[in-house]
Formats: sequence, C-alpha cells, structure tokens
Amino acid sequence: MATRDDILAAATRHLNVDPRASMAVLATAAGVGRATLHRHFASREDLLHELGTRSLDRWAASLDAADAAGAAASSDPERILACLRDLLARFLADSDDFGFALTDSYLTGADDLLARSDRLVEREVELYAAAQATGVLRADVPPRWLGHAVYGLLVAAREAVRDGDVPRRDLDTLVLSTFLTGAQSR
Amino acid sequence: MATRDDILAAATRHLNVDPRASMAVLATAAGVGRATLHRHFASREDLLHELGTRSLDRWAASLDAADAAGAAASSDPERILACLRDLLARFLADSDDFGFALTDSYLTGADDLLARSDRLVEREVELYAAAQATGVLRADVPPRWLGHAVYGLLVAAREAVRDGDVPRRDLDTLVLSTFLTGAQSR
DNA sequence: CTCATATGAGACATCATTGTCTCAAACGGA
DNA sequence: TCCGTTTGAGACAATGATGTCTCATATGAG
Repeated sequence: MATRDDILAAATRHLNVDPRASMAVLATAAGVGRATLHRHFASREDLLHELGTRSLDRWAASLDAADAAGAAASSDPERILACLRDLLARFLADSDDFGFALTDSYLTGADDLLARSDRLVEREVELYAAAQATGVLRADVPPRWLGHAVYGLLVAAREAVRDGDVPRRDLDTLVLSTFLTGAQSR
Repeated sequence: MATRDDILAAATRHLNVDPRASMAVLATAAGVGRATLHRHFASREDLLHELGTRSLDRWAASLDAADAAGAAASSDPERILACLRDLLARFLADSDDFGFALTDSYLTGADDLLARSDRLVEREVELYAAAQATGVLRADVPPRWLGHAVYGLLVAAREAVRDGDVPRRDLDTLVLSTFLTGAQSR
C-alpha cells in the first residue's frame, strides 16, 4: 500500500526527469490509480505545493544541521569555513532529490513558498556576510551575490552529473573548490 | 505593421517574464492578432523552436566574435584569458535577451536544438581545455565542468539582477571574477 | 469469516489551449 | 481612387489535462 510519502517520493523522482508530467503520469509513476492520487492531493497545485514545502524543509534542515546561525555568530573564521564546506555538501545532497525545484517555474512563482524561500535566503546570507566580515570570503561583492553563485553552481552540478561530465562522488570537492577558489590556475 | 522579427522579439521579452505564456498571450504581447501569430508560426512548437534556434545563433555568434577557436589554437595564455573575459561578457549580454532559454524545459529537450547545443558546447570546451593546457585555468577538473560552471553562473547572474541584488552594470566584473578566482578572500 | 475501508478502473463534465477557417475592415502601392 | 494583400476578430472543432464521481474489488483488522 502506497503511503502519502511514497507518492511524494515517486513524484519527486519523476519530476526530476519530466518537470511537466501530468497527474496521470505521476499516478502511474507512483504505482497508484489517478483517483487515489487525487484523494491524497486535491489538485496538481496541492501536490506541487507540498513538494515545494518539503524542498524548503530540506533547505532549512541543512541550514540547521550545519548550524549556519551558530557559525555566523561565532566570528571564528575556521568554524565559518567548515560550516560553508558542510553546507555545500548538504545542499548538493538535497538537490539529488529536489533538484527539479531549483528551476521549476511553478515552484519559483508560488507566493507563500517564495516568501519562505526569501526568509531562508536571509538566513543563508547572514552566514555569507559573517564570512565576509571575518575575512573568509571576499568582501568586495554583495553577500547576496554569493548566495546566487552557490545556487548557480548547484544548477551546474546537477547538469554536470546528469550529462555524465562529472561523477557524483566528485561533486562535493568540485563545487566547493570552484566556489571558493574559482577556475583560474594557481 | 509587426514583422516576424518584431513578434519574435516581443515573444522573447515576454517569455523571460512568463515562460509558459500561451499563444494568445504572446500574440497580445506582440500587439498582433492570434490568427496573425499563427500565420507566422504554424504551431507553438514552431515559435519556440525558432526562438531556440536564435538563442543558439547568438551563442555561436559570441563564440565567433570572441574568436574562441583562434584563441584556443594560439596557445597564448594572455590571449586565451582575454578571450574568456570577452566571452563571458558576451554570454551575459546574450542572456539579457535569451535568459529564459537557459532553463526552459522545452528548449532543453528538443532533439535537434540539443544536438546543435552539444556541438557548441564542444567548441566552448575546446577553449577551456586550451586554457587548462596553457595554465590559464586549473587543470584538475574536467574541462566540461568549467562549461557547466559558466552556465550556472549565468543562471545565477540572471536571478541576481532580477532580484535586484546586483546592478546589471556590475555583472561582467562580478561573474568574471567569481568564475576565475571564486568567492574566497585573498 | 465479516465488515469497514481503501483502492483501481473508468465514465464524466469542465476547462484552457491549440490550430483552422471565414469574413469584414484596414492598408498600401499603382 | 482602386484593387490586391494583410490584418484582427471571432467562430469552430479537437485535444489533453483536470477534478469529481461511481462501483466493483481487494485488503486488513477484529
């Protein structure tokens, strides 16, 4: 018997392949009748909204697990750098599951999700700002840009693995070093 | 009288705001009747395909204008670096217009566009490989990853300007320096 | 075993979009 | 001015997706 979570998991998996899959397709992907799918989620929007919420949950959980707030408040460069390291690896793991949410045009357009996303960005940016203040990250760019850069690299990482250009196991190191030190030879 | 190019321009502009706009909406945006729109483009797919083609044209034109092939063949580090600089600025200008094409799920899924896109990636990657061979870019990562990283930063740049976090005029410098030297303090 | 519950299959109406077609009006060059 | 061409508005059928509903069946707890 497929639980609500099973359905969400199957939908997530499938939407990563085809972000525009219909309810019928998603039902099949979950091994469930279309009627049953609608019993769990009144509308497609409901389903997407729930997935969006879960992806934001994961994002928030990663910020918590890495203790971004604690690191930001610590003013300890080494702790902040370690936190950034940890955070990036967690984000990469999150996008293994919710990668499609990075660019989905519904999710990035739903008002309440957007509002919550803004608050998470705020939390993340506090870490970047602290990193800048303690000399860990360069201070000559807006801290929000660093957030965007990380986001962009997550999109890039997803594509790179998808295209088979980078093995998944190399991603953490690759993304971290690209983010921190860039592509130039040293 | 709206020419075909006018319509394409209006559609491009509008799709950057709403990537899922219907033919009716796109017709209105172009100041043209829906029937007229269909006289120019038999189907929505035709329209999208044409836009995809044009965005690839721009991409190719930027590779040409920056003479990526010439720089790659030159084995001259300074020329290669200048070429990268030039290329990034051109890509940013291109995504001012065709930014939506970066993440649109139709465009990134059409077979012939995809094939042509692959060939352009190939050309671009030759430059990255040459940059690695001449010590301009780090050689400890797959050259294709550098292509993905640039792509990701373009997506990030688009969002950053869209969100008002970075003024457009700062983008060239910001993206270039982030790509080359990363976010770490030096 | 029995019964309450959950399920799958399918019928159904609805809706938005698409693509075609017609026609009257506007336009533009000769 | 006149006439051929292009246009916009709207009607139209077709399509695919959505959401609701029914009913027969399967399942699982007691």
